[in-house]
Amino acid sequence: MLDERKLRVLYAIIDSYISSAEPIGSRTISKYHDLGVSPATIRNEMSDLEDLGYLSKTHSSSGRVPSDKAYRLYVDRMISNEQKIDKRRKQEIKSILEREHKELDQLVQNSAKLLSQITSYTALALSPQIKETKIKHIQLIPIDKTQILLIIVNETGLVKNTVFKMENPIPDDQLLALTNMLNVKLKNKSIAEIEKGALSEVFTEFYRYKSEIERILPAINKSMESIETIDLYADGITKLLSFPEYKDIEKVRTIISFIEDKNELIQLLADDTFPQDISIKIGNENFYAPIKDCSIITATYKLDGETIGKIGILGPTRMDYVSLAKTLKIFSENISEIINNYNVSK
Amino acid sequence: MLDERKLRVLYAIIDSYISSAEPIGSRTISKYHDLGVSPATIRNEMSDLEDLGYLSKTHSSSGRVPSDKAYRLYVDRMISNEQKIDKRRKQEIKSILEREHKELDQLVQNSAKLLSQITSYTALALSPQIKETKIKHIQLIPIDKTQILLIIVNETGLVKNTVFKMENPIPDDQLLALTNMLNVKLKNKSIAEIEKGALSEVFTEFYRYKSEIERILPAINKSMESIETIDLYADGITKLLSFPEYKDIEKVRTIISFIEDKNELIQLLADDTFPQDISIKIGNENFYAPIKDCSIITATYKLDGETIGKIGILGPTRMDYVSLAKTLKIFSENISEIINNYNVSK
DNA sequence: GATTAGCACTCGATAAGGATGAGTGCTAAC
DNA sequence: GTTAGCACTCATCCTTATCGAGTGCTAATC
Repeated sequence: MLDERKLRVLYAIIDSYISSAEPIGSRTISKYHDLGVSPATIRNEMSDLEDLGYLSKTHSSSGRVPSDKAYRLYVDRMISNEQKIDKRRKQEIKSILEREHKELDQLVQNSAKLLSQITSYTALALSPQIKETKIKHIQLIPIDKTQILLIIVNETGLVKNTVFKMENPIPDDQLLALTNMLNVKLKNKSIAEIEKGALSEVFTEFYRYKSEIERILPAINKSMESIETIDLYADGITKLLSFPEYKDIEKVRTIISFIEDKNELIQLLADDTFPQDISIKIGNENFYAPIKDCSIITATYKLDGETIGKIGILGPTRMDYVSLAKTLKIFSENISEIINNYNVSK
Repeated sequence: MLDERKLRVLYAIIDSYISSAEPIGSRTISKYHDLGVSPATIRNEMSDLEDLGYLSKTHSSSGRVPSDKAYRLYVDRMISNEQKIDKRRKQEIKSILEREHKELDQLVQNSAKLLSQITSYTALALSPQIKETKIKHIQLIPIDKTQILLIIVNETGLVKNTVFKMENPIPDDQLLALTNMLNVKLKNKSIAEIEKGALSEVFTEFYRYKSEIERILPAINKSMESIETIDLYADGITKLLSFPEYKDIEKVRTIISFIEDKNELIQLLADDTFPQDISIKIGNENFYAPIKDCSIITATYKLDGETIGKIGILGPTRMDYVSLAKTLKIFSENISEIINNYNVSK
């Protein structure tokens, strides 16, 4: 169905289109890609490729533009070829990221910023999901008579805190005892485990504090919930305004609104649980209408081999998937390494 | 120089232009604003107003457009008139803000979001500057051998934390003693006070911990610094894309880039230390080139009468200053009240 | 002396026509 | 199967014409 020459023509068109953003004609291909055949032959091939759904025209006598299907084919071929990462480049980026690294959230945000600067695309990042990471330290601190501060430090060095109110005050010494107990029993457990019942199970052992526990438990549970919230960072949104495909202000407004609204995009990124490290969603493969002519490349970052977040790039379907995927891979590896390295110090 | 009728004509033009975004002609004014004179007379007045710098034309036979100077005049008059705030509306907004309020940072972010939704303008907010607020609780928590978590809770209920590393470990009991000492000595002091020397002064009293203190002091100081960082929240950036004055994609790109870069805008908002609660910067009054045809209205929010942050609106100079200033006032008062109310529970 | 009706004039916006050229599909020759 | 040649298509650009909202000026009016 797709013989060697058709493939070469298709790839040539994709290459040219990625850099020019203009529909590609048969003469352009024969001129700049040495296929050894005349434009007329290429025209025939292009016509076939159009029938197969890999190309389309913007009007009856225009050049051809690659379809989502074409990018999909291209990407699948390219990605399967083992990609070599430029180690020096990786190290450069790593040292920049390490320089400003204070805590995990910051690291992820800075990564998105740098990624956008380097690629000139809009960068996205999901905040780390610490639900599955282990708790390193937990503490209850009385702020005033009715308010208690819950602090959870996890193995990544991430610190999360929530304040909750108690109807009736709990004496300081009891709070201290509770803190100690929590530390003993919950250290090295994950929030996910705790939610599955570890918390109440643990607490049943402590009859002495029964009444306090019963009052504090729902508050802690609620705090845990708020800790789980996934956030989205988007950096370099203005980069979208530079692409010729988004010169229509209405179109770009829809896309940026979609990013600003966050929730659906978080869904999209979080749900997409591909086994691969790099996931590429092209045009229509994206569920939500506003980004049906965008592509999103995402990579995961991991802690102890467990995916805890994502970093990605959003732009028009006409993008240099290969080079962007490489860059993204560098970022994802670097983030993971920095987290895990930090983690070693425990 | 500006007699009553000229003023009425000018105001009429500003009113019409704010709602239509089109240059205003003399006939439009005579039709919709009953000035009791013919279009010809209005034309004469308009010509005078143009000579005085309050109006300009987009081309030689176009209608008139108000200048920055005109808006300035208009705003000064309007703002000086005592503005009544719709108490029911204020209460409505307040209850929405209170519903989701957990901590100060969140409150400010949510306010910006709601403000943008209500006004259909881009909302800006400076994160609370807690430098001047009083510390309610301070605590050092050992995370592992080399890392210590510093937690500061201030009177607004805001919790800030930073992790810092120590070359050599400090035993847990000494850390506890230090924490107690810090609490005794620093409670109800502000970070600003501490930076002015309170910290070292306090520590000289404790000879026993001299060596620990000398090691930990710079780390704490550094943490304090990082706590001071002012952040900017921008919400509803896409609203800018809906204004006819920003239909040129290059222009709007410049503006959004400026917002995204944050730093200069933070400068602009933070530096502007007007005594009034509401500050209005019109067009050229803004120092930075990218926003020289934008206006920014800001209001402060306060804790115990001290300004600790700002919330504002950014849009084209053609904006309904009066109504927006009113809305903004509602928000600033609500935020202040919620903070201070929260604070009462201490 | 201020106001206004009348009118010539300006200029952006819109539409229509024509030329240009990049590109195609098809046919017939190689 | 490949390709040269050619008619055809259609977006883009340029020119020209028309339209109308709006102005400034002048002369008549109050």
